[in-house]
Amino acid sequence: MSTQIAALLRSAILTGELEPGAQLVENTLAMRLGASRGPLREAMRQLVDEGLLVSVPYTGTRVVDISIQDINDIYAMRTCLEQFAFEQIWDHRCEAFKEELIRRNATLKDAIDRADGVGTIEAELDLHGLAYEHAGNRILLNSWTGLRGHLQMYWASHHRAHGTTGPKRESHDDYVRHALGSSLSAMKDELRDHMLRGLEKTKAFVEARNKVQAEELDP
Amino acid sequence: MSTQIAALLRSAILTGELEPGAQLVENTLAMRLGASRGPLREAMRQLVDEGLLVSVPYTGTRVVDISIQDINDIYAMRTCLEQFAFEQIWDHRCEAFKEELIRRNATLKDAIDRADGVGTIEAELDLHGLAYEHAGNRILLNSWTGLRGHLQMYWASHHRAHGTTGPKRESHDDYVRHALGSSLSAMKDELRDHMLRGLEKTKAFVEARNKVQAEELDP
DNA sequence: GAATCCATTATTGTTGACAATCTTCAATTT
DNA sequence: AAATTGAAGATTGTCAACAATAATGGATTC
Repeated sequence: MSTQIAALLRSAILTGELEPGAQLVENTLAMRLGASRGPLREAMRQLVDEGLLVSVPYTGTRVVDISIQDINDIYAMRTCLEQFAFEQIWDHRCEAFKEELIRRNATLKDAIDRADGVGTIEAELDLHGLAYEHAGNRILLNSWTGLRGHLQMYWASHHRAHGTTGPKRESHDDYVRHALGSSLSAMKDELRDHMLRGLEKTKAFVEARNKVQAEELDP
Repeated sequence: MSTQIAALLRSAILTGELEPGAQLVENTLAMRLGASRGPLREAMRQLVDEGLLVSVPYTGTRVVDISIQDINDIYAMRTCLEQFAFEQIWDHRCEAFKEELIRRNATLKDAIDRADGVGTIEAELDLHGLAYEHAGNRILLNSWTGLRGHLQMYWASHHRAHGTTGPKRESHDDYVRHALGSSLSAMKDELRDHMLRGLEKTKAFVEARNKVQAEELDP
């Protein structure tokens, strides 16, 4: 049961339904979800460990706020880990991997064409996730899951605020081309550049967002 | 309170007091610790998330068992992350960093000289931890904390089984020398070799351990 | 008028009892 | 003798009431 609640809350946070900074009150939530506080607490504790919620004792639990520092850290880690993932799989890229990579890029383009904001975010993360999945390293995959959660939250918040300004249709063509190519170092360069572009876009949004929030507090 | 319990249990697991595979019963533990089951459950849940315990529903919670697969994964990640950490700090290595690195190596040697098994393990992990701490990346530091926990558990188990066969006194002199040197790529090479040696030793122990356990079950 | 103190309220932390589930072991049947 | 079924025991999952704590707002004092 706590697993189900955790999944529900996680989804609500990641899709932006629960915005960063929103407070979660145990009693209210438990009533609304038709469960008791015990399982709910366990679910919330799990999300705290995942870094999606922050809890201050005897005071309250909130959806984490976005910080520029975290974004820098996350993108630096992403670059490192995804390069590592490709190192691990490079000589074991089978046909199934290549087909799946192309398939996921097609899914991404499809979501963009349908102007499906949430779907686009998931598709982009799924595309990047393939390398991690194929590396067959559980610890690595866990780390990616954590990073993925934060990215999904940031992007969903971005999407909510700015409407449908997602990635371009051809944004990942180079990524896929290099991932299927023969030069690992070229792929690593592409990854570095790709992440740098993503970092700049995400940072610009968050800076704007924080500015707006500051003005709301001090008009 | 759950935080204190978690710390207590974590320490017991990491020092080998609770051996891999040992079962933790909520009622018994809660009685013994003088707390109720609620906080204890929360603490155990946290350790499950840290990967130190495994829980199967309605059946029980045990200290994780050591697997060769995990060791391979962990050492591969360690190499990747510690190289990344040194990349991040390389151009910002201040005097304080250098002094602290030397100090921690001295602490390690001291623990070895005193034949302090648990202390040696902690000192070695602290030495490696310095790079992560100075990188100033929270996500990276969290990842290291997770890896560190597992390593500490494996090594403690090793120490318990084989007595005082820890690392050699000069085992980390090359590490420190390169970390203070001027060539990042030389440091990364040293890291790779260092980890490879550690991996082989840890793997050899675990293989022997699993073999013994198998014989106990099927004599 | 500003600052401080106290009571109120909202929220989380803790507890013990009860329910649901799995495992084990013995009795029974084939 | 082997397999199956059933019940008993052990263990975790869930719940609702109670305790501890921190934030809030108004009254009081300087």
